[in-house]
Amino acid sequence: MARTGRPRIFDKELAISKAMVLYWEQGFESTSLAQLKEAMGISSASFYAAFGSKENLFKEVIDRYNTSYGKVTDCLVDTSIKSKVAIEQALRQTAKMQTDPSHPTGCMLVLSANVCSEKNNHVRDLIFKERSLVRLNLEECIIRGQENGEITREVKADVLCTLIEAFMYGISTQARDGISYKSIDQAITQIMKTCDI
Amino acid sequence: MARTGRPRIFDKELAISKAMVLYWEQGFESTSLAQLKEAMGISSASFYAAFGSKENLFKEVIDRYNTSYGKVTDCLVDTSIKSKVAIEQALRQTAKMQTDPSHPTGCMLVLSANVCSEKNNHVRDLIFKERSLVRLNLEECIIRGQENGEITREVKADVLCTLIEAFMYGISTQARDGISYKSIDQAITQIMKTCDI
DNA sequence: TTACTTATATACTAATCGTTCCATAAATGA
DNA sequence: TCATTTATGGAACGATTAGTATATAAGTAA
Repeated sequence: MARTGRPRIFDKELAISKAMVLYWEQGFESTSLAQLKEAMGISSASFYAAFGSKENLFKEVIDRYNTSYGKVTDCLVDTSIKSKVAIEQALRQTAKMQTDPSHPTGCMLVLSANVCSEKNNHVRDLIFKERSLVRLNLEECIIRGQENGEITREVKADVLCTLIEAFMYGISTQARDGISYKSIDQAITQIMKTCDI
Repeated sequence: MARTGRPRIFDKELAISKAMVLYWEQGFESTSLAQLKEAMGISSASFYAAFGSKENLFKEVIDRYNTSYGKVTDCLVDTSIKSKVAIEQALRQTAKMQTDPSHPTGCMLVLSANVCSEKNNHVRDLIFKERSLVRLNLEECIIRGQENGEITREVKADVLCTLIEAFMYGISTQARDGISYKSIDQAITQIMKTCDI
Protein backbone atom coordinates (compact mmCIF):
# COMPACT_ATOMS: atom_id res chain seq x y z
CA MET A 1 0.00 0.00 0.00
CA ALA A 2 1.13 3.55 -0.65
CA ARG A 3 2.88 5.27 2.19
CA THR A 4 1.09 8.04 4.01
CA GLY A 5 2.33 11.47 4.97
CA ARG A 6 3.54 14.44 3.02
CA PRO A 7 5.60 13.27 0.04
CA ARG A 8 9.27 14.11 -0.15
CA ILE A 9 9.81 17.13 -2.34
CA PHE A 10 13.41 16.37 -3.40
CA ASP A 11 14.92 13.45 -5.33
CA LYS A 12 16.71 11.29 -2.77
CA GLU A 13 18.79 9.40 -5.33
CA LEU A 14 19.91 12.63 -6.96
CA ALA A 15 20.74 14.06 -3.53
CA ILE A 16 22.97 11.04 -2.79
CA SER A 17 24.75 11.62 -6.09
CA LYS A 18 25.43 15.23 -5.18
CA ALA A 19 26.69 14.17 -1.76
CA MET A 20 28.93 11.51 -3.31
CA VAL A 21 30.73 14.11 -5.40
CA LEU A 22 31.45 16.18 -2.29
CA TYR A 23 32.64 13.30 -0.13
CA TRP A 24 34.72 12.01 -3.03
CA GLU A 25 36.31 15.39 -3.69
CA GLN A 26 36.96 16.53 -0.13
CA GLY A 27 36.74 13.46 2.06
CA PHE A 28 34.27 12.63 4.83
CA GLU A 29 35.47 14.94 7.59
CA SER A 30 36.32 17.92 5.43
CA THR A 31 32.87 17.98 3.88
CA SER A 32 30.52 20.08 6.01
CA LEU A 33 26.80 19.76 6.53
CA ALA A 34 26.41 23.24 5.10
CA GLN A 35 28.08 22.14 1.85
CA LEU A 36 26.05 18.95 1.67
CA LYS A 37 22.76 20.75 2.31
CA GLU A 38 23.51 23.36 -0.33
CA ALA A 39 24.57 20.80 -2.94
CA MET A 40 21.53 18.65 -2.21
CA GLY A 41 19.28 21.71 -2.08
CA ILE A 42 17.61 20.72 1.19
CA SER A 43 17.25 22.01 4.75
CA SER A 44 18.58 20.58 8.00
CA ALA A 45 15.21 19.11 8.84
CA SER A 46 14.91 17.36 5.49
CA PHE A 47 18.48 16.16 5.72
CA TYR A 48 18.08 14.49 9.08
CA ALA A 49 14.62 13.15 8.29
CA ALA A 50 15.93 11.49 5.13
CA PHE A 51 19.43 10.40 6.13
CA GLY A 52 19.67 10.40 9.93
CA SER A 53 23.20 11.75 10.14
CA LYS A 54 26.22 12.83 8.17
CA GLU A 55 27.77 9.44 8.81
CA ASN A 56 24.74 7.51 7.68
CA LEU A 57 24.60 9.48 4.46
CA PHE A 58 28.23 8.54 3.93
CA LYS A 59 27.28 4.88 4.21
CA GLU A 60 24.60 5.39 1.56
CA VAL A 61 27.19 7.14 -0.59
CA ILE A 62 29.58 4.19 -0.25
CA ASP A 63 26.83 1.87 -1.46
CA ARG A 64 26.13 4.17 -4.36
CA TYR A 65 29.82 4.30 -5.26
CA ASN A 66 30.12 0.52 -5.14
CA THR A 67 27.21 0.09 -7.51
CA SER A 68 28.35 2.78 -9.94
CA TYR A 69 31.94 4.00 -10.39
CA GLY A 70 33.30 1.30 -8.10
CA LYS A 71 32.14 -1.42 -10.49
CA VAL A 72 35.37 -1.08 -12.46
CA THR A 73 36.85 -3.90 -10.38
CA ASP A 74 33.80 -6.17 -10.50
CA CYS A 75 35.40 -8.16 -13.30
CA LEU A 76 37.73 -9.68 -10.69
CA VAL A 77 34.93 -11.94 -9.48
CA ASP A 78 33.73 -12.87 -12.96
CA THR A 79 34.94 -16.45 -13.31
CA SER A 80 33.79 -16.58 -16.91
CA ILE A 81 36.76 -14.52 -18.05
CA LYS A 82 40.41 -15.46 -17.71
CA SER A 83 42.10 -14.25 -14.54
CA LYS A 84 44.85 -12.34 -16.21
CA VAL A 85 42.36 -10.64 -18.49
CA ALA A 86 40.21 -9.76 -15.49
CA ILE A 87 43.13 -8.17 -13.67
CA GLU A 88 44.21 -6.19 -16.70
CA GLN A 89 40.65 -5.07 -17.30
CA ALA A 90 40.23 -4.05 -13.66
CA LEU A 91 43.39 -1.96 -13.83
CA ARG A 92 42.59 -0.29 -17.14
CA GLN A 93 39.02 0.47 -16.15
CA THR A 94 40.24 1.81 -12.82
CA ALA A 95 42.75 4.09 -14.53
CA LYS A 96 40.15 5.29 -17.02
CA MET A 97 37.54 5.99 -14.39
CA GLN A 98 39.90 7.66 -11.91
CA THR A 99 41.29 10.10 -14.47
CA ASP A 100 37.87 10.99 -15.89
CA PRO A 101 37.47 14.75 -15.37
CA SER A 102 33.67 14.53 -15.29
CA HIS A 103 33.86 13.64 -11.59
CA PRO A 104 36.43 13.85 -8.77
CA THR A 105 39.66 12.05 -9.68
CA GLY A 106 41.06 9.04 -7.86
CA CYS A 107 39.16 6.36 -5.96
CA MET A 108 36.69 7.43 -3.31
CA LEU A 109 37.46 4.32 -1.25
CA VAL A 110 41.13 5.26 -1.13
CA LEU A 111 40.84 9.01 -0.70
CA SER A 112 37.75 9.91 1.30
CA ALA A 113 38.60 8.60 4.77
CA ASN A 114 42.17 7.31 4.80
CA VAL A 115 43.11 9.71 7.56
CA CYS A 116 40.77 11.28 10.09
CA SER A 117 40.53 12.39 13.70
CA GLU A 118 40.15 9.80 16.44
CA LYS A 119 36.45 10.34 16.88
CA ASN A 120 35.81 9.16 13.34
CA ASN A 121 38.04 6.11 13.28
CA HIS A 122 34.98 3.94 12.84
CA VAL A 123 34.19 5.78 9.61
CA ARG A 124 37.74 5.15 8.42
CA ASP A 125 37.17 1.48 9.25
CA LEU A 126 34.11 1.40 7.00
CA ILE A 127 36.28 2.32 4.04
CA PHE A 128 38.99 -0.06 5.19
CA LYS A 129 36.50 -2.93 5.06
CA GLU A 130 35.49 -2.00 1.52
CA ARG A 131 39.12 -2.09 0.42
CA SER A 132 39.57 -5.46 2.12
CA LEU A 133 36.82 -6.86 -0.08
CA VAL A 134 38.54 -5.62 -3.23
CA ARG A 135 41.82 -7.11 -2.07
CA LEU A 136 40.12 -10.43 -1.37
CA ASN A 137 38.60 -10.47 -4.84
CA LEU A 138 41.96 -9.67 -6.39
CA GLU A 139 43.79 -12.36 -4.46
CA GLU A 140 41.22 -15.01 -5.30
CA CYS A 141 41.40 -14.00 -8.94
CA ILE A 142 45.17 -14.43 -8.87
CA ILE A 143 44.86 -17.84 -7.20
CA ARG A 144 42.44 -18.95 -9.93
CA GLY A 145 44.93 -17.76 -12.51
CA GLN A 146 47.76 -19.68 -10.92
CA GLU A 147 45.65 -22.84 -10.74
CA ASN A 148 44.76 -22.50 -14.41
CA GLY A 149 48.37 -21.88 -15.37
CA GLU A 150 47.60 -18.37 -16.70
CA ILE A 151 49.67 -16.67 -14.04
CA THR A 152 53.18 -17.60 -12.91
CA ARG A 153 53.46 -19.77 -9.83
CA GLU A 154 56.96 -18.48 -9.22
CA VAL A 155 55.50 -15.81 -6.94
CA LYS A 156 53.06 -16.40 -4.11
CA ALA A 157 49.54 -15.12 -4.78
CA ASP A 158 49.73 -12.93 -1.68
CA VAL A 159 52.82 -11.16 -2.99
CA LEU A 160 51.45 -10.70 -6.48
CA CYS A 161 48.28 -9.36 -4.90
CA THR A 162 50.26 -6.85 -2.85
CA LEU A 163 52.09 -5.76 -5.99
CA ILE A 164 48.96 -5.17 -8.05
CA GLU A 165 47.04 -3.67 -5.14
CA ALA A 166 49.75 -1.13 -4.31
CA PHE A 167 49.88 -0.05 -7.94
CA MET A 168 46.09 0.22 -8.07
CA TYR A 169 45.88 2.31 -4.90
CA GLY A 170 48.68 4.55 -6.08
CA ILE A 171 46.69 5.54 -9.14
CA SER A 172 44.40 7.54 -6.86
CA THR A 173 47.16 9.89 -5.79
CA GLN A 174 48.51 10.10 -9.31
CA ALA A 175 45.08 10.94 -10.67
CA ARG A 176 44.85 13.75 -8.12
CA ASP A 177 48.29 14.90 -9.18
CA GLY A 178 47.17 15.11 -12.78
CA ILE A 179 49.11 12.17 -14.23
CA SER A 180 47.51 11.36 -17.57
CA TYR A 181 45.42 8.31 -18.32
CA LYS A 182 47.73 7.52 -21.20
CA SER A 183 50.79 7.35 -18.97
CA ILE A 184 49.04 5.15 -16.41
CA ASP A 185 47.62 2.93 -19.13
CA GLN A 186 51.08 2.34 -20.55
CA ALA A 187 52.34 1.55 -17.06
CA ILE A 188 49.61 -1.07 -16.79
CA THR A 189 50.89 -2.74 -19.94
CA GLN A 190 54.25 -2.98 -18.26
CA ILE A 191 53.06 -4.18 -14.86
CA MET A 192 50.96 -6.92 -16.39
CA LYS A 193 54.19 -8.54 -17.54
CA THR A 194 55.08 -9.26 -13.92
CA CYS A 195 52.30 -11.84 -13.91
CA ASP A 196 54.37 -13.94 -16.29
CA ILE A 197 57.86 -13.64 -14.85
CA MET B 1 74.77 38.96 20.42
CA ALA B 2 72.28 37.04 22.52
CA ARG B 3 68.63 37.77 21.89
CA THR B 4 66.69 39.65 24.54
CA GLY B 5 63.29 38.86 26.05
CA ARG B 6 61.94 36.03 28.13
CA PRO B 7 63.39 32.74 26.89
CA ARG B 8 61.09 30.12 25.39
CA ILE B 9 60.18 27.58 28.03
CA PHE B 10 59.42 24.65 25.65
CA ASP B 11 61.59 22.80 23.15
CA LYS B 12 60.53 24.01 19.71
CA GLU B 13 62.12 21.11 17.84
CA LEU B 14 60.45 18.60 20.12
CA ALA B 15 57.13 20.40 19.70
CA ILE B 16 57.44 20.13 15.90
CA SER B 17 58.06 16.41 16.28
CA LYS B 18 54.92 16.02 18.35
CA ALA B 19 52.95 18.02 15.79
CA MET B 20 54.33 15.93 12.95
CA VAL B 21 52.99 12.75 14.50
CA LEU B 22 49.51 14.27 14.72
CA TYR B 23 49.46 15.71 11.20
CA TRP B 24 50.86 12.43 9.88
CA GLU B 25 48.30 10.32 11.70
CA GLN B 26 45.18 12.41 11.13
CA GLY B 27 45.95 14.75 8.29
CA PHE B 28 46.15 18.54 8.25
CA GLU B 29 42.48 19.47 8.47
CA SER B 30 41.43 16.76 10.88
CA THR B 31 44.07 17.76 13.39
CA SER B 32 42.74 20.45 15.71
CA LEU B 33 44.58 23.24 17.45
CA ALA B 34 43.43 21.78 20.76
CA GLN B 35 45.12 18.47 19.94
CA LEU B 36 48.28 20.16 18.75
CA LYS B 37 48.50 22.39 21.82
CA GLU B 38 47.99 19.47 24.16
CA ALA B 39 50.55 17.27 22.40
CA MET B 40 53.05 20.11 22.32
CA GLY B 41 52.25 21.06 25.90
CA ILE B 42 51.83 24.77 25.14
CA SER B 43 49.15 27.48 25.26
CA SER B 44 47.50 29.38 22.43
CA ALA B 45 49.72 32.38 23.03
CA SER B 46 52.90 30.30 22.88
CA PHE B 47 51.65 28.47 19.80
CA TYR B 48 51.00 31.60 17.79
CA ALA B 49 54.11 33.37 19.04
CA ALA B 50 56.28 30.44 17.94
CA PHE B 51 54.55 29.23 14.79
CA GLY B 52 52.23 31.96 13.53
CA SER B 53 49.41 29.67 12.43
CA LYS B 54 48.29 26.08 12.07
CA GLU B 55 49.25 26.21 8.40
CA ASN B 56 52.69 27.62 9.06
CA LEU B 57 53.38 24.89 11.60
CA PHE B 58 52.38 22.39 8.93
CA LYS B 59 55.01 23.86 6.63
CA GLU B 60 57.63 23.44 9.35
CA VAL B 61 56.42 19.87 9.82
CA ILE B 62 56.84 19.17 6.10
CA ASP B 63 60.42 20.41 6.31
CA ARG B 64 61.02 18.23 9.33
CA TYR B 65 59.55 15.22 7.54
CA ASN B 66 61.69 15.79 4.48
CA THR B 67 64.85 15.90 6.56
CA SER B 68 63.99 12.85 8.66
CA TYR B 69 61.61 10.06 7.63
CA GLY B 70 61.27 11.42 4.11
CA LYS B 71 64.97 10.84 3.44
CA VAL B 72 64.22 7.26 2.41
CA THR B 73 64.01 8.42 -1.22
CA ASP B 74 67.08 10.66 -1.11
CA CYS B 75 69.15 7.90 -2.72
CA LEU B 76 67.36 8.68 -6.00
CA VAL B 77 69.53 11.78 -6.45
CA ASP B 78 72.76 10.05 -5.41
CA THR B 79 74.57 9.68 -8.73
CA SER B 80 77.35 7.70 -7.06
CA ILE B 81 75.17 4.61 -6.89
CA LYS B 82 73.66 2.75 -9.83
CA SER B 83 70.19 3.86 -10.85
CA LYS B 84 68.54 0.51 -10.48
CA VAL B 85 70.10 0.05 -7.07
CA ALA B 86 68.92 3.51 -6.05
CA ILE B 87 65.34 2.77 -7.11
CA GLU B 88 65.30 -0.55 -5.33
CA GLN B 89 66.79 1.02 -2.22
CA ALA B 90 64.25 3.85 -2.30
CA LEU B 91 61.40 1.36 -2.49
CA ARG B 92 62.70 -0.95 0.23
CA GLN B 93 63.49 1.91 2.58
CA THR B 94 60.09 3.41 1.89
CA ALA B 95 58.34 0.13 2.68
CA LYS B 96 60.38 -0.36 5.84
CA MET B 97 59.77 3.16 7.09
CA GLN B 98 56.07 3.25 6.24
CA THR B 99 55.29 0.02 8.05
CA ASP B 100 57.33 0.90 11.13
CA PRO B 101 54.89 0.87 14.06
CA SER B 102 56.93 3.37 16.07
CA HIS B 103 55.25 6.21 14.18
CA PRO B 104 52.15 6.69 11.98
CA THR B 105 52.14 4.30 9.03
CA GLY B 106 52.25 5.35 5.39
CA CYS B 107 53.82 8.46 3.89
CA MET B 108 52.89 11.82 5.34
CA LEU B 109 53.24 13.47 1.93
CA VAL B 110 50.67 11.09 0.48
CA LEU B 111 48.21 10.92 3.36
CA SER B 112 48.10 14.21 5.22
CA ALA B 113 46.48 16.54 2.69
CA ASN B 114 45.42 14.55 -0.35
CA VAL B 115 41.81 15.60 0.09
CA CYS B 116 40.57 18.70 1.87
CA SER B 117 37.93 21.39 1.77
CA GLU B 118 38.17 24.17 -0.81
CA LYS B 119 39.48 26.75 1.62
CA ASN B 120 42.61 24.65 2.18
CA ASN B 121 43.39 23.77 -1.40
CA HIS B 122 46.60 25.77 -1.14
CA VAL B 123 47.72 23.46 1.68
CA ARG B 124 46.99 20.45 -0.51
CA ASP B 125 49.09 22.11 -3.20
CA LEU B 126 52.04 22.34 -0.80
CA ILE B 127 52.04 18.56 -0.48
CA PHE B 128 51.47 18.17 -4.20
CA LYS B 129 54.64 20.16 -4.89
CA GLU B 130 56.61 17.94 -2.53
CA ARG B 131 55.44 14.85 -4.38
CA SER B 132 56.32 16.46 -7.71
CA LEU B 133 59.90 16.77 -6.50
CA VAL B 134 60.07 13.08 -5.63
CA ARG B 135 58.63 12.20 -9.02
CA LEU B 136 61.18 14.40 -10.75
CA ASN B 137 64.02 12.72 -8.86
CA LEU B 138 62.66 9.30 -9.74
CA GLU B 139 62.28 10.10 -13.42
CA GLU B 140 65.78 11.56 -13.69
CA CYS B 141 67.16 8.50 -11.92
CA ILE B 142 65.43 6.27 -14.46
CA ILE B 143 66.76 8.34 -17.36
CA ARG B 144 70.29 8.00 -15.98
CA GLY B 145 69.76 4.27 -15.75
CA GLN B 146 68.57 4.05 -19.33
CA GLU B 147 71.52 6.09 -20.55
CA ASN B 148 73.91 3.81 -18.68
CA GLY B 149 72.21 0.70 -20.00
CA GLU B 150 71.19 -0.47 -16.51
CA ILE B 151 67.51 -0.06 -17.23
CA THR B 152 65.61 -1.25 -20.30
CA ARG B 153 65.02 1.31 -23.04
CA GLU B 154 62.06 -0.68 -24.26
CA VAL B 155 59.83 1.49 -22.09
CA LYS B 156 59.79 5.27 -21.95
CA ALA B 157 61.22 6.74 -18.74
CA ASP B 158 57.96 8.57 -18.13
CA VAL B 159 56.00 5.32 -18.19
CA LEU B 160 58.43 3.45 -15.99
CA CYS B 161 58.33 6.39 -13.62
CA THR B 162 54.54 6.26 -13.48
CA LEU B 163 54.72 2.53 -12.78
CA ILE B 164 57.17 2.82 -9.89
CA GLU B 165 55.54 5.95 -8.52
CA ALA B 166 52.05 4.43 -8.40
CA PHE B 167 53.42 1.41 -6.59
CA MET B 168 55.29 3.62 -4.15
CA TYR B 169 52.26 5.79 -3.38
CA GLY B 170 50.07 2.73 -2.97
CA ILE B 171 52.26 1.48 -0.14
CA SER B 172 50.86 4.28 2.02
CA THR B 173 47.34 2.93 1.88
CA GLN B 174 48.56 -0.61 2.31
CA ALA B 175 50.60 0.34 5.35
CA ARG B 176 47.46 1.93 6.83
CA ASP B 177 45.57 -1.26 6.04
CA GLY B 178 48.11 -3.33 7.93
CA ILE B 179 49.79 -5.09 5.00
CA SER B 180 53.09 -6.47 6.32
CA TYR B 181 56.52 -5.17 5.43
CA LYS B 182 57.48 -8.67 4.37
CA SER B 183 54.71 -8.86 1.80
CA ILE B 184 55.50 -5.43 0.38
CA ASP B 185 59.22 -6.19 0.35
CA GLN B 186 58.62 -9.33 -1.70
CA ALA B 187 56.42 -7.34 -4.07
CA ILE B 188 59.33 -4.94 -4.56
CA THR B 189 61.54 -7.84 -5.62
CA GLN B 190 58.97 -8.63 -8.26
CA ILE B 191 58.35 -5.09 -9.50
CA MET B 192 62.08 -4.44 -9.89
CA LYS B 193 62.10 -7.04 -12.64
CA THR B 194 60.00 -4.73 -14.79
CA CYS B 195 63.05 -2.50 -15.13
CA ASP B 196 64.68 -5.22 -17.21
CA ILE B 197 61.85 -6.34 -19.43
C1' DT C 1 -14.49 15.75 8.04
C1' DT C 2 -11.16 14.04 11.17
C1' DA C 3 -7.13 11.46 12.53
C1' DC C 4 -2.75 10.19 11.35
C1' DT C 5 1.69 10.35 9.15
C1' DT C 6 5.60 12.31 7.07
C1' DA C 7 8.16 16.43 5.09
C1' DT C 8 9.02 21.09 5.29
C1' DA C 9 10.89 25.85 6.74
C1' DT C 10 12.85 28.39 10.23
C1' DA C 11 15.03 29.18 14.37
C1' DC C 12 17.95 27.48 17.58
C1' DT C 13 21.33 24.71 20.36
C1' DA C 14 25.82 23.41 22.60
C1' DA C 15 30.30 22.45 21.23
C1' DT C 16 34.27 23.25 18.74
C1' DC C 17 37.01 25.71 15.26
C1' DG C 18 41.35 28.73 14.54
C1' DT C 19 42.81 32.91 16.35
C1' DT C 20 43.49 37.20 19.23
C1' DC C 21 43.79 40.00 23.44
C1' DC C 22 45.68 41.23 27.75
C1' DA C 23 48.02 41.24 31.85
C1' DT C 24 52.11 39.33 33.68
C1' DA C 25 56.64 36.92 33.81
C1' DA C 26 61.39 36.66 32.71
C1' DA C 27 65.13 37.60 30.18
C1' DT C 28 68.76 41.52 28.21
C1' DG C 29 70.67 46.28 27.54
C1' DA C 30 71.51 50.95 29.17
C1' DT D 1 67.04 50.76 38.47
C1' DC D 2 64.39 51.05 34.48
C1' DA D 3 63.20 50.49 29.65
C1' DT D 4 62.78 47.06 26.18
C1' DT D 5 61.83 42.64 24.38
C1' DT D 6 59.86 38.22 24.11
C1' DA D 7 57.11 34.31 26.26
C1' DT D 8 53.53 32.90 29.15
C1' DG D 9 48.72 31.54 31.11
C1' DG D 10 44.16 32.21 30.51
C1' DA D 11 40.08 34.45 28.98
C1' DA D 12 37.70 35.66 25.11
C1' DC D 13 36.67 36.28 20.05
C1' DG D 14 33.44 35.54 15.95
C1' DA D 15 32.63 31.87 12.90
C1' DT D 16 31.43 27.31 12.01
C1' DT D 17 30.45 22.59 13.42
C1' DA D 18 26.80 18.68 13.56
C1' DG D 19 22.44 18.21 15.08
C1' DT D 20 17.31 19.60 17.31
C1' DA D 21 12.88 21.83 18.38
C1' DT D 22 8.74 23.66 16.92
C1' DA D 23 5.15 24.79 14.13
C1' DT D 24 3.06 24.04 9.82
C1' DA D 25 2.22 21.89 5.20
C1' DA D 26 0.66 18.11 2.48
C1' DG D 27 -0.30 13.75 1.68
C1' DT D 28 -3.34 9.02 2.97
C1' DA D 29 -6.86 6.29 5.71
C1' DA D 30 -11.17 5.88 7.98
